[in-house]
Amino acid sequence: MGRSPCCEKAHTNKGAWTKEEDQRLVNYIHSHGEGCWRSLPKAAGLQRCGKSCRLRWINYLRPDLKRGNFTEEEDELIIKLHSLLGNKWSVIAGRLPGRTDNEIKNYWNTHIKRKLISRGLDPHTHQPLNTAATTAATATATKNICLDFRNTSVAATPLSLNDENPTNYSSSLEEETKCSSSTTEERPPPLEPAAAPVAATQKSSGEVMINLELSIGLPFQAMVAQRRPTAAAPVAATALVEKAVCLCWQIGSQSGQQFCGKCQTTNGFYRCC
DNA sequence: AATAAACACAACCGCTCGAAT
DNA sequence: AATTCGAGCGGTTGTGTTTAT
Repeated sequence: MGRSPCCEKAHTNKGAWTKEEDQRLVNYIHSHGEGCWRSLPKAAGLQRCGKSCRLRWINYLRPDLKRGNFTEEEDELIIKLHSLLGNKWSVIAGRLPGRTDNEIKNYWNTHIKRKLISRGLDPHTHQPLNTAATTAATATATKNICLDFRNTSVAATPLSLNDENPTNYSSSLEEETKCSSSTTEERPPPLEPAAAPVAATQKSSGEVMINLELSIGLPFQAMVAQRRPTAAAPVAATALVEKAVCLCWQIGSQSGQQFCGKCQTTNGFYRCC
């Protein structure tokens, strides 16, 4: 029993969008907001797949998109974020107002990869090219086990390109993403970026500790939405969390404790300290 | 001027995840 | 608990444009 297709392929257009199709989509979303993408094409009079409509809107028609070339500052931010997050394009895009995941992904593949290679860096590991292979092999051989929930916590702190020092982005991210626990006795060294994804704990006895602590934060876009309601996200829906809520859960040796009891507040939200 | 190669990017595809039933 | 559905994500492909020969 398979899943039904997302749309009737026989009656849908493919390929480049026409101006008329764009206009229909924009008009529909302006008057109805972003809703059910599956039913949108029919309602808007478009012979397109809902997924296609969503992509077109998000990547091209959205009014808050920043068109034009990436700045040097954006380049460096993308590189820094990629070194910490890997190919999490949507998370990276969340840190770059007006840029889409697709745009950043394409830009990465066509420009930044080459830029890093020309700097003698491996675009995947961000390590010097001649040592990348060795480092990867070493990392594979380690006993450490990492259950890395960084994506959930990373989104908690909005970054602004207006910040004066781009390096703050990484230090802020590192601060937000490092696994924290009273059982954690070791941390990876700060910014050897390729090693950053490893955040496990190994006691001196050789015993491997698995940190199952989970820290949850609201995504950056959601926080932006609080300040800037849009047609797509009406005010009622964006008046998200007025009250600070502890989103920190711990599992394991401190079981039975729902809150870590050590939360600190950041930007109105509690986070695991 | 014609053609091939390289590049850039929009769009598609397949998959996963969470919510609803 | 199992199934279905809608949304979103990341990888890949297709196509138009630019550059080199």
